[in-house]
Amino acid sequence: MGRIKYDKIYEDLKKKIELEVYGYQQLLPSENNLIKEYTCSRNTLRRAVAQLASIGYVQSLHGKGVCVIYEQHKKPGFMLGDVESFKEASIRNSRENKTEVVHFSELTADEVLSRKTGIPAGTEIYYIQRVRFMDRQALIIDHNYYRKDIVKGLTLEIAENSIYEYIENELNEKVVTTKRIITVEKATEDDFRYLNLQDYNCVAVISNYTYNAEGIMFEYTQSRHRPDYFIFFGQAQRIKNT
Amino acid sequence: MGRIKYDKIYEDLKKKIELEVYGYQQLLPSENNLIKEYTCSRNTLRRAVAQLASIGYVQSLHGKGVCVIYEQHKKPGFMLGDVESFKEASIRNSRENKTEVVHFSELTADEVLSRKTGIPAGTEIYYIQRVRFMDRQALIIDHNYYRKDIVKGLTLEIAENSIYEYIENELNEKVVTTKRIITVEKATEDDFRYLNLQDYNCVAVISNYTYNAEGIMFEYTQSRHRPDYFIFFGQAQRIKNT
DNA sequence: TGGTATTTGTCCGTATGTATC
DNA sequence: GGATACATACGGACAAATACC
Repeated sequence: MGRIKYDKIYEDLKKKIELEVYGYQQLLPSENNLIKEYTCSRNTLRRAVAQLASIGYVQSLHGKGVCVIYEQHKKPGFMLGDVESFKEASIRNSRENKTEVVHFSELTADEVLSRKTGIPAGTEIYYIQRVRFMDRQALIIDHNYYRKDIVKGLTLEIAENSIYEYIENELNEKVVTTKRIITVEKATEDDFRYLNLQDYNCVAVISNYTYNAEGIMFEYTQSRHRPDYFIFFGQAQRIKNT
Repeated sequence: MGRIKYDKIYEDLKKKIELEVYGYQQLLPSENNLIKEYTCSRNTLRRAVAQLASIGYVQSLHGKGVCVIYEQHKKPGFMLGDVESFKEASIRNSRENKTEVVHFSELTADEVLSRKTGIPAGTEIYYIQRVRFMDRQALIIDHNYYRKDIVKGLTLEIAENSIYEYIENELNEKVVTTKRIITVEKATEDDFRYLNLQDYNCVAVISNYTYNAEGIMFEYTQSRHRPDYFIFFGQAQRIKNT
């Protein structure tokens, strides 16, 4: 991590903010001072700061300085705002995690599936259903659809571990962009069977469309979450001045 | 809109992608060609392209080009991924909209409220409850908490229209950053009373923390959405290389 | 009220590295 | 190897907002 200069600066500032070296609602040192500290150019520093702003850690105030708006006690428990696998998120939160594959098949996309997933009809795909456990609680059901021509040689063993790891390390495919849609849906029979929904009759649904470094969509995943454990973090800057 | 050079270029490219001048999975013209076309520097162009990538329109492929991954038919019906008011979103989707204020009071934040909203205890605040209609359907209940020392002189009439417009145009406060948390919660009595929930027993909840140009949080809003009309769009790039 | 220094915002030009074809 | 294309990094110039005297 952080082989690149602006990324090192970003990581360093981020850590210092989290450790409250730079506290909430205080200003960072001025650009000129930070440039001296990191011996870098203005652009490089500004890029690092822009990244901090994009994750909601700081906010630039023209003519004044850069203000810290990160609050320690509001730290996300289970954050999904990044492109991050279930395994990665579990590890980051140091929770015990397990994945159980409940369905594994190969099929050809028809018109109906194509409209739902965006994968062209006629494409050969893997269809996998997985239940995700954290601390022995069934929290998520994943429905994964992978293009067979890109994600070659998927097996049940791989699906039980981390498909992301397989894609990135074995196949050397780079996951670059994920588009995401969040909705709330009525719980299905499968949802009731696998998740302990208590008296909830809905689930939180995240639909993911994942693109590789060639710019083609090779995965569609629908993650159905137990509502009481679901939380999603977003962050936005206002740009328009209409 | 678009008084600034990189913003004009961004808007122009965005429009061309939406009009499919540059179609899905095609490459944009190379940086050098676009630089000539817009007579701008490399940095300026790259900044515009970076913005397009951040909204999921394009994806850069090192050594190859910039690939369009925007798909016309998947355009969001009711998108809330930006910092955007209900009124703005309604207009953008050209729907009839109405806001009904069902509660308006002034109070002082106590410990309980402070923990929930992040507003310091002891602060004077406006508390407003509003029901949002679109096409005559009650879709959202908003619980707004505004700091009285910053959002001065709020009235019921303003709340019925758009508080954002008032803040930005009348008070000249700039809304800069919004942090957002999405959860699913059991429906309350109020939810059942105001929204037509049918047999859903949950609502989608968006909690907003809004910061002004001074870097201080002046608004907390909890928006409780009817599940069948709720949709949220996100977008993420993978950065880490661990 | 006004002038000056500080700080961030925009924009440009150039050099070098790295991936693809 | 060579051409093309994107990525990183540096340095400088001017504008705009703010703070201070």
